[in-house]
Amino acid sequence: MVQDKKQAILKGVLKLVNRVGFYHISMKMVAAEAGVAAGTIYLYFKGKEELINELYTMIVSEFNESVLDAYDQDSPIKEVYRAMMSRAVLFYLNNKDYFSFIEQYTYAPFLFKENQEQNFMLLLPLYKMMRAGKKQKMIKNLPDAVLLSMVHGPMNTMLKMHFARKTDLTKATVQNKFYNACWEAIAAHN
Amino acid sequence: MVQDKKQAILKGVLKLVNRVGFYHISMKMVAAEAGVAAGTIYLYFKGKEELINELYTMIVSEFNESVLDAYDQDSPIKEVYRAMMSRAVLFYLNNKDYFSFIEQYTYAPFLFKENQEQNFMLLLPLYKMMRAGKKQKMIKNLPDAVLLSMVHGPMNTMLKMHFARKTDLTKATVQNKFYNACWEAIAAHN
DNA sequence: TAAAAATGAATGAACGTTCATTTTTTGAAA
DNA sequence: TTTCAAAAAATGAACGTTCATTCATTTTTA
Repeated sequence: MVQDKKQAILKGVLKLVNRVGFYHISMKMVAAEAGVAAGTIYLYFKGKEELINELYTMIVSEFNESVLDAYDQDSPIKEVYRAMMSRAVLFYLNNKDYFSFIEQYTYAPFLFKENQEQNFMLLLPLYKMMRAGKKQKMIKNLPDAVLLSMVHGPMNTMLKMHFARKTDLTKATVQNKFYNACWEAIAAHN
Repeated sequence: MVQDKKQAILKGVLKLVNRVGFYHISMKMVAAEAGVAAGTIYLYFKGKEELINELYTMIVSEFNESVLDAYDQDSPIKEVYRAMMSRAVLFYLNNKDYFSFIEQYTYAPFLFKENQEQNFMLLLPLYKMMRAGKKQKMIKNLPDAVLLSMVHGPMNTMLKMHFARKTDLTKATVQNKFYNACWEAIAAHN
């Protein structure tokens, strides 16, 4: 019962991210969207900051669940790579509001207080895969940051362009072209 | 004389982007930073929205100047690519405040009114280079959006990590590894 | 001295948060 | 099962603060 209302409030924020944009969200709007009174929010969250931070934590754990369980120690690394990218892209395509929220949260005023370290937690699944690939000599022996940027960066930009309707991410393009192009950037060419 | 004050105000905003973050910038702060009174800003700009938008336009044109003049029709496309990437990365490394501003401007509330189209103007130099490369069969025949994301994305993520001190972008790494890795993502492998 | 530029206190709107009040839930007694 | 009072949950008007913007006044320029 208590959780129902808390979830309704969190979901309310998400809906508003798309409808009015991160920085126009007021507590009154959240209350209206969630079907509660303004004061009720403060029974479940200390304040706006905690509300936003909890939502972020929720999204991060959902994302990691979705992507990390594609990590099968025994599969060839290229397949792990493909599975992870696939899951990550699908996760955001199916949850535009998550993507928008994450993008904007990164630069939110709140962040500059304590959560700055959490900021790259979303990259941990990819990070793990990279290290395995380097050991197997399947992936270039480059600094982690370089490799990470080579798969996270394109995904991010693609999604941004897709959601801004600058391009259409068809399944075929993503699966047959995009993943391969990124792979060629990070793969060791022996 | 008039331009001095206008420039001082614009530069004031930029300084504040780094010091207090985009969303904590108030008109009073800008006035103090620029050494003028609050009301003075309104002699040069219609309001906060116009101020921010003019700053964006200023940065876009500076960026395009810096990067586009690396486009020499006669050079081999791989060299053009390298020169452009090099200029773009250098531009942002030397102007952290420009990078921060652009990143945050993209999702600013202002944007959702009219300037949304300008949003990918920064990518035009890269876009142009891609099309030439495709004609010469040096670059994969992929949709422009895919190619663009493959060079813009990594650069963006690298810079973000660099500025967040998650990695150190040494000149050597960038020049010897990063550019090549991105190139392999977009190059046609005949 | 007239015009132009600059000032900064005043204004009103918007926001996050609080808290006195109302509504709902609970569970023991009848 | 019904009753009812105490506890818990929910409400939303009110508060204090912050902010962008205005404009009567002052300062600078021509």
